[in-house]
Amino acid sequence: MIYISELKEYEGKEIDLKGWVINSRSSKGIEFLVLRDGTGFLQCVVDEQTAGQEAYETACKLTQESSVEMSGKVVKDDRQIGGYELQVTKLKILHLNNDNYPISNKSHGVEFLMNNRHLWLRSKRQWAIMRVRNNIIYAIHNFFQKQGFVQMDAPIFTGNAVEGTTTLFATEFYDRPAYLTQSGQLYGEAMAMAMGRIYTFGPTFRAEKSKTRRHLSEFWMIEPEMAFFDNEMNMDLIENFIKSVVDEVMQKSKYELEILERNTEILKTVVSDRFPRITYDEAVDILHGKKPVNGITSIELLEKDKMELEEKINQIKIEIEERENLIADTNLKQSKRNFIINKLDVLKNDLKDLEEKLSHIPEYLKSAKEFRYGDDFGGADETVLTRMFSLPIMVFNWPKEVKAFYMKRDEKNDNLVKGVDVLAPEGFGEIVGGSQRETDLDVLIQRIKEHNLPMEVFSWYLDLRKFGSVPHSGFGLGLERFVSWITNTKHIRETIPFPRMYGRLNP
RNA sequence: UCACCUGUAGCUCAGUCGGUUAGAGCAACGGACUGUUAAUCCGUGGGCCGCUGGUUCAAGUCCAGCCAGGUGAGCCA
Repeated sequence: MIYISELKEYEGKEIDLKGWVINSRSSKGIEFLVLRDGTGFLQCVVDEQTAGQEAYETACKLTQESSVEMSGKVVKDDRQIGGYELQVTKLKILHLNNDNYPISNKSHGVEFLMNNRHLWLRSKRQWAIMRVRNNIIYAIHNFFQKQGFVQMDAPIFTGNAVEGTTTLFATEFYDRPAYLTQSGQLYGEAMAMAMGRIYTFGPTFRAEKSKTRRHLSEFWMIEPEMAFFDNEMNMDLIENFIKSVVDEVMQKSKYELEILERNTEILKTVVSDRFPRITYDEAVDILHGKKPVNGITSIELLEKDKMELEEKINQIKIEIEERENLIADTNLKQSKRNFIINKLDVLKNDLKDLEEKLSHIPEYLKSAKEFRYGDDFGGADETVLTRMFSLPIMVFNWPKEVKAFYMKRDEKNDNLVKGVDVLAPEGFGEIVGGSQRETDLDVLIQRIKEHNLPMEVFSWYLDLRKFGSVPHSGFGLGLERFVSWITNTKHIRETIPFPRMYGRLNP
C-alpha cells in the first residue's frame, strides 16, 4: 500500500491506495473523486473508457466520507493540490455511508463544528493544524534534547494552589482534597537542581470561567528550568528556542502552512531578525503614545487603522447598495437573483466583521491612553503593543505587584522583578511567561508572607534555597497559543484535538 | 461573575411598519452534461421560527423570564 505523501516516487506507475472520499464531481462518463488518506489529498479520476463500466458505476454510488480501496496510474498534473492525480483502473468500496455526512463542503458555525469535533478533525484545515501541532511538539523536543536538557514529568495531582491566584479544579485524592496542577514549575526547579537543565511537557488545568479565543481549561505547557541561568540568558534561550522551532516547522510543514494560508514571510523574519526587547517602562511609554516605534506612535497607528477600516466599510456599503438596486428589478432571472442575494449575504457578513473591528478601536485607544503605570497589560494593551511590531516582543523588568512571588527582584530597583513575557505579533498575545527565580531564602520567605501563601506547603521548595542555592531561571510556553500563532488560527479551540473549555466537555 | 450580540429547514442565512399558504443557497434524492476544482444547469422532498408566559382581532416579528451559544472584561499561557 502506498500513501498519498509518497506519490512523487511513483510517477507513471500503477499503485494501490486506501482512503476516504471527501468530495465527488461528475460529468457524463467521468467521475472525479477527491481522496484523503491521512497523509494528503488526491484527485482520482474514474473514466468509464479506461476504468471500465463496473468501476465507473461504483464511483457514481460513492457518498462523502465513504471508505475505498483503489488502484490506478499516478499522473503529474500541475492543476491539482499535490501536483498529481490518479487515473483509476480498479475501485472497491470498503464502507458506503448510508447517512448523510454532517459536515459538508460549505460553511458551518462554530457550535455545530465543535459538536462534531470527532468528524471535523477530518477536514482539510483541521488536518493541517494537527499536523503542524505535531511538528511543533517534535521540534520542541528536538531543540531541548539536542542541547542536553532532561525531559521530566511534574505531578498532575497537587495539594495546594501554587500561586494562590487562579482557580483550580478540585478533585479528591484518597479522601483528601486535591487539585489538578496549574504549573509544574516548582517541581521543575527541584529537578533542575538535580539535572542542571530540564523541561516539562504536560497538561495544565485552569478553572477560570473565561470564554475567549485565547483560553482553554485544559492545555499543554512546556516549562524549561535552568540552573546557573540569569534572566538575560533566559531571554536568549527563549529567543533561540522560538527561532529554532519556527524554522523547523517551516521546513517540515510547507504544505500544511500553504493550506492554512499562513503568511510565511513574517515567520521568516522571526527566524532571521532579533526580537525587540523592551522594559516594562518602555512598553508603558509606547502605550501612552510617548515613544514612537519605526517613526509612528501607538495613537497615530490606531488612528490610521481606524481610517483604513472606515474606508473599507464605505466601499462594502456601496457594493451592497449596488446589488440591492440590481435585485429590485423584477424582470431579473430567478437564478441570477439568487446568486446576487448570496453575494449580498457574504458582503453583509464582511461588513459585520469590519464594523466589529472598528468598534474595538476606541477601546484600544482609551485603554492605551489611560493605562496606569504598575498595572498588568490587559488584552487590549497587548493588542496595541504587538500591533507596533511584526516580531514577537519580549517585555522584561516588571513591577513586582503584578508578578508571582518566586520572581527574582532587581538589584537596582526593589520595585521591579526579573520577569519576561513574550507577546506574539499579529494579535496573538502572550505565549511565554518566564523569570529568574528568587534565590535568597529570607527574601523568598518574605515574599510568601506578602502574598499570603501557606508557608508549610513550601517547606520542600525552600529547601532548594537552603542547600546549594544557585541563580536559576525558566519559562512557560503555552503550546496551544503557540500553535495558534504559527498556524494563524484565530481561536485556540482549533489547535487541540478535543478542547476542554468553559461549557465544553463533549465530544 | 459582569457587559454586549445571536437563536428560523440537516447546514449557512434572509424575513421590511405586527397582517394571506414561511424564503434562498448548500447538502440529500432524481435527471442533463466527457476534464471538474466548494463544478454548473433543471426538478423533488424537507419547518415545535430555542422554551415558557404576556400584549393584540392577529406574533417568526413587540415585552418579560428562562435555556443554549458567541464575543469581550476580570484572570492568565
